Amino acid sequence: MVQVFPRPDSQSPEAPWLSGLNPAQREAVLNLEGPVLILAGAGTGKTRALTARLAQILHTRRAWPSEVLAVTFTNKAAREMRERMERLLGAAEPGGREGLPFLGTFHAIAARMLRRNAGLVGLESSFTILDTDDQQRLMKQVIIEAGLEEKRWPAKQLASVIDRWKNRGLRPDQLEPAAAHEFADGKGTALYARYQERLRALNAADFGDLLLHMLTIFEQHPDVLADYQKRFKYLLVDEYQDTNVAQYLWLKALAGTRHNIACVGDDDQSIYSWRGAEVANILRFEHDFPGARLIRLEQNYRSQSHILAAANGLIAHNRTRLGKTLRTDQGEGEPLQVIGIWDAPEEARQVGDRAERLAREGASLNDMAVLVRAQHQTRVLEERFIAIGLPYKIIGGFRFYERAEIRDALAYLRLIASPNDALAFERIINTPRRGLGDKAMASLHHMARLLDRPLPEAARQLVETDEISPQARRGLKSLLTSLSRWRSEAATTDHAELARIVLEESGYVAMLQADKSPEAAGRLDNLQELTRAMADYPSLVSFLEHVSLVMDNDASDAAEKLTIMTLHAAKGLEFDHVFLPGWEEGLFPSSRALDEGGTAALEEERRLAYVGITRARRTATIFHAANRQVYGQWTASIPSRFIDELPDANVEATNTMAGGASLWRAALGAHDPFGDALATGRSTGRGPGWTRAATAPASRGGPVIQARALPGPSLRPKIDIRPGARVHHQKFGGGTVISVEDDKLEIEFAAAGTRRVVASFVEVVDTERE
DNA sequence: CTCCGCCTGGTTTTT
DNA sequence: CCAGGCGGAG
Repeated sequence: MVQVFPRPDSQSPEAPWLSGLNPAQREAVLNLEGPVLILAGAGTGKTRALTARLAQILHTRRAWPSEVLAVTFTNKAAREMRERMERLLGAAEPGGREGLPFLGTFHAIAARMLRRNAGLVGLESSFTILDTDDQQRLMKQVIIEAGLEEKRWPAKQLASVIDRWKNRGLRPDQLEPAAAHEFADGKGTALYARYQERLRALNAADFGDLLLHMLTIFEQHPDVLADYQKRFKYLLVDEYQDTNVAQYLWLKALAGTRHNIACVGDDDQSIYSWRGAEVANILRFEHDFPGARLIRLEQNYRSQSHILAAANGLIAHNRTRLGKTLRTDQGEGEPLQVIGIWDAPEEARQVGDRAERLAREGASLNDMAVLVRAQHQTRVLEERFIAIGLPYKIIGGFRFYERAEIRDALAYLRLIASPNDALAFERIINTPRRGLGDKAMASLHHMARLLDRPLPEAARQLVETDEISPQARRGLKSLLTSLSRWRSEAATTDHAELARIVLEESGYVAMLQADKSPEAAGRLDNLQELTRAMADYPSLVSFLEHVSLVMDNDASDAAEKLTIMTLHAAKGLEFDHVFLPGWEEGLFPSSRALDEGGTAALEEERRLAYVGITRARRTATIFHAANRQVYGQWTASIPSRFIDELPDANVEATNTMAGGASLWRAALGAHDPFGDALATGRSTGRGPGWTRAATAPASRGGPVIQARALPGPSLRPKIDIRPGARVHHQKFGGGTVISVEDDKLEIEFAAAGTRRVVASFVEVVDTERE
């Protein structure tokens, strides 16, 4: 049955997916039988190797696409791999493709499997997948039900404890007795068990359950497992260093005895141990899959050699690593810049200046990124970029479907699709306000318990009684009639249109329109975006199925923008120019991480630094401020130890502080990272006049407006805004223009007061928004 | 029931 | 410093 393809024909050109692969990549692609662990350093073409491996499997007719299981960690990675596979398969099989492999995230694939086998763990196949918010609300109920004080034992904490257990593949009955003490003086296990009971009663599963239930099923129903093992002849796993124990066990079960499993990962880029990832899975691999072939991809195609050498030198300080050294042939490039500055506003100014300079020299803002350790660092940067009119986008923070208004809208839709979704019902029962407070809710819960029926059904009963106040009764009644009306309309109405109707008729839109806060307009926009996104799905049910698992907010925007994001979010991405602010002890490495995790945590922070540097193709610029505000307090800070750990030969340090330099040096003592570098490093050509001016904390006294002109229409769109115009700003909300000076506007914002902003950041509002 | 002011606590984030 | 949660007043 196994036919070797292409035929041994010396005349035929090499298969397209093999050409250009280096020997290590080739090895990763051609060794198809048996377990393979591919240690792929940053920028070494691992996705390429993985997709080529798939092409090789298919082309040698070892398996049909549907017999290959390809697993990734994030939706982004899944999307990327799907695109590349489509391209590759399209090229490889010009006559037509036999479908794509089973490709998706661990959770998406597990969810699909669980829907098919839900009955085996006491769920219906229509079970709802809870998001973290639903999860915590349910846990809060469980905590209160157990007679515990929610304040002393917060649901959030229980959520993280249970999550940790689930990540390790542990059901309540599998926990060690001592584990119970991880929460509420020994009640942990019981609360976990109770939470699972409640989930089952609600016909719901949380993210952890998707995998855990499958493990249970594999364990208790060998026939089900055998079916999957038979079906999936080859397994491909990406970002293997991020897998947790549950995911590992799931993979191991699926790999069966055939052991045709290929995992790609990089222990040096393992930065998610705090949410259950176990680098030990890499070590365990060789143990559990005897004879596993280990392949190292060390040829880097991304960064120039100064950058790579600096990263190599830094990561060499980690003791627990498998060890590999990346090589590059991309030329020497520029040494890393290490810039010492006075404070965070100055840091933001420098980043802005440098980005503008690069843009003037012809670089695209899309090829630049500012990578921060913590989300709060973005604020100062953002303020500065607004002030100088530098287009930017912030990635991360709240994801689209995590926003309150989106979850509210989804709750309405969920209730239409499944009338007894108790958590959805609870979420929107009084949003917008319908006069249903604690008292009405208490009666409702009481009724539900009495009838032993789901909350929405209890509500339908309760509304016929006088148990609740007339006001509450009226509110509840109108909600229930609306819901049943929408449900009957659902049969005949397009689901996106239905969503619009629901948001309108529920009063939700009116509620936001009445809201004067600066965010309200954005919320309305988000709802619009939601209804727009619904059109991409064939039905309401399929939309709801996808939304909890695969919806992210990759706001695709054609305009050129500088990216601001956390180091975590940057993994897997690359940019020509990378700015790395905030390399100071306490912030990076984070003192909080160090307090909790000791050496292991320090090494993870160092890996994070490694990830940061290796994102850069051409330049990496590190900043460290002498002073930083921590919770509103000005605190002196010293440069990060990671700066010391960078090899001197690949670093050029600059201290921009003139007046305060000697003081600064004295304060640093032995820690001074510039000592040598300042003497040997090239001068940046900036005079003391510049440094002095730059040292003033300008952003305090009001925005600094740079008089310098910027090039290119991409940065400076033409404007036609006059005083009196009504405008909307993404951050400050609605306002009226007071004065115009070039492209700088002074605007009186309804919510944010008077601010000076750049015209390209506002939209003229022609229709009244309120 | 809702709104407002006080107090507390505060990495990283995917599914 | 700033956001979100809680308790008291209307």
